[in-house]
Amino acid sequence: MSEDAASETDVQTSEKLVELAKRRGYFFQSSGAYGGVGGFYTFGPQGAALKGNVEDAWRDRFAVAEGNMEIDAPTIMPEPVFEASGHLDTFDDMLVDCPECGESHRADHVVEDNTEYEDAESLPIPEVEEVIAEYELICPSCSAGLAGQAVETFNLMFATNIGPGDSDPGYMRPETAQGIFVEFPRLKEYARNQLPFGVTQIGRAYRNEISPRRSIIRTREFTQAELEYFIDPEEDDPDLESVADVDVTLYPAREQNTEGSSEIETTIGEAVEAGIIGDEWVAYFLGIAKPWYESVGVDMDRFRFRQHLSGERSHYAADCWDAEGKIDGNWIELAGFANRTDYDLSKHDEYSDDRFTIFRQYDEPKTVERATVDPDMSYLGPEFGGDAQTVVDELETLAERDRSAFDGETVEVELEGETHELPVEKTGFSVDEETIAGEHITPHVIEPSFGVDRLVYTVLHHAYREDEVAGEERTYLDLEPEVAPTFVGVFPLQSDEDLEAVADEIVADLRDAGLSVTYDDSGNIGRRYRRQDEVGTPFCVTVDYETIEEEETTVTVRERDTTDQKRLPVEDLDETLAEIRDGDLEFSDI
RNA sequence: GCGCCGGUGGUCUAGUGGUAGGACAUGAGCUUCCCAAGCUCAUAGCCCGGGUUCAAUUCCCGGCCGGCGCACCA
Repeated sequence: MSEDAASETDVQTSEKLVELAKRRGYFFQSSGAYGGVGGFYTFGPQGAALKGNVEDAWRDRFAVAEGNMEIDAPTIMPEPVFEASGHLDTFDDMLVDCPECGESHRADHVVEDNTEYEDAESLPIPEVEEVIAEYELICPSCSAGLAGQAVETFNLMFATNIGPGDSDPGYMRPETAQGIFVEFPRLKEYARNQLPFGVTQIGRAYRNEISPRRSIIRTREFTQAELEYFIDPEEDDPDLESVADVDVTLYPAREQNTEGSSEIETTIGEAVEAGIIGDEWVAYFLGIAKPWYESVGVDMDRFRFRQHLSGERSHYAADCWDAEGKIDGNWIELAGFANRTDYDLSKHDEYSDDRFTIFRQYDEPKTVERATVDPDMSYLGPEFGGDAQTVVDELETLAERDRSAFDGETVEVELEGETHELPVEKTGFSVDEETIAGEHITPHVIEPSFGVDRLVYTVLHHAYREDEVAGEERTYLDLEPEVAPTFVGVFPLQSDEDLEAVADEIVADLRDAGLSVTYDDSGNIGRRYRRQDEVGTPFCVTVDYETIEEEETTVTVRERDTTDQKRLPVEDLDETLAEIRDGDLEFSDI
């Protein structure tokens, strides 16, 4: 797929952002004192606050506002869970290195592409090595022979042992989703066995990436916010009307495969109508995700939904769309919206001891006639000896298949090629009416899965601004008040006990009002404004001599983006600021 | 995992076979000071290991970490 070339300014933005993130405490590489580890990042004070606010915003929208329930499952689960989920097999790559050019190739792909083997992935390693030698397979890059090269497996899951010894292997979950699926039998009870219902989880997931890249965007430990929405595929429909008018930028598979085609601007309603989004449930969640992304500060000019190409779909997904954000001219995945159908629940149903189904009651109980047998064993036993049970099985099958066989005085039963006749009265044959209230079905799962770290990065990147104030260059983060780590900075204009005393009081008042406040009395006032600009604090309050000299106690409130200032009474400062934060009041309207 | 490039205070960076200089930031103080002001002082650095050498931050090898490309991203 062709991508826009990364523009120079964007690259610079990215570099500056990473530098700012380190310097100001948004995020930085972990364990730096020990040389650092690849793919692990620590969110500093600002970053942790921002991330927490983003998670809260997600929780409000996808758990609370949708009436879904949130859980918090362990990050380590035993091996059988991942046998069932398929991660043990499909997360396992076979790699073979070329002795000449050093290229690393998927051994299973090399085998499948050049032999009649179709599912090389399922072959044991020694056998794959044998096949490579036997067919004298060559390196796809430089054509050097690969025979004799070791095939190594690499599973992207972090392995560990549960308890002492290594008899009980476990893995760090590679997606939070499994923690939800595994607990389905209990979760459905909490949902009172009623579909549809949704379960969310915000938590860490782990993938031992071969090559972590691009700072926080591809790490080995990351945070996901996932919703597993369980539906009855035949009965449940989403409230599409509520999102029909949401404008979206879509990049369907067809456009991706067509030279010269690009994204299309449409609405959720029209896209469903036109069959562009095939799954209405996926469409619904795209419809609520878009405005949510906008609300936390993703630039909608650098945002789109892209449909997965058939080849890149997961082993479970029927149709899949990604939310993507543009960074440095490249699109990165922010979320995946997949209809996982009944894949996960069926697998866990099959592999575990529990039932991963829901009882669907019919509108009207169905009455069916059922032919059954209840053979007289005191007759069959002596008559057939050790074959008696086989005869019973045959009778049961026959009753279901062809009840007319029991119409006469006797019934014929096939036993090891021989036909036996026995009296119908000894079979206990009867046709009864049975009432069936419903059936057990395996729900389908719609999964919106959000990457939190990548979103935080995107929000920061899209918020990065440079401008000029009074002839001086300025860097600031145009963060939404809802997610900004700090909402207001409070300063005494200069070092002065009287000013500091008033400022201290204001800090206490604002914190009482539930606002996130920082206090700073160090250095020139302009420098303090710039410090707050750089971490994206929307407002600053300054206590000056007018505050303590005039009759009415007032302070200046300064807005980050415009640097405009207004003089406001201290008395209702907390209420005014809270209104602004909650979006009920505009600074410019005060 | 492979290839190329790189790693110097908190951040950015100069430089060197004889252990380092700047800028910004940070802290203390002075200047009645609303947009990175000035002055004084202070804190703080050559990624790790091995080799060559009298001497290595510098040269060589290996590792770790980062950026980019390939592969990978269920």
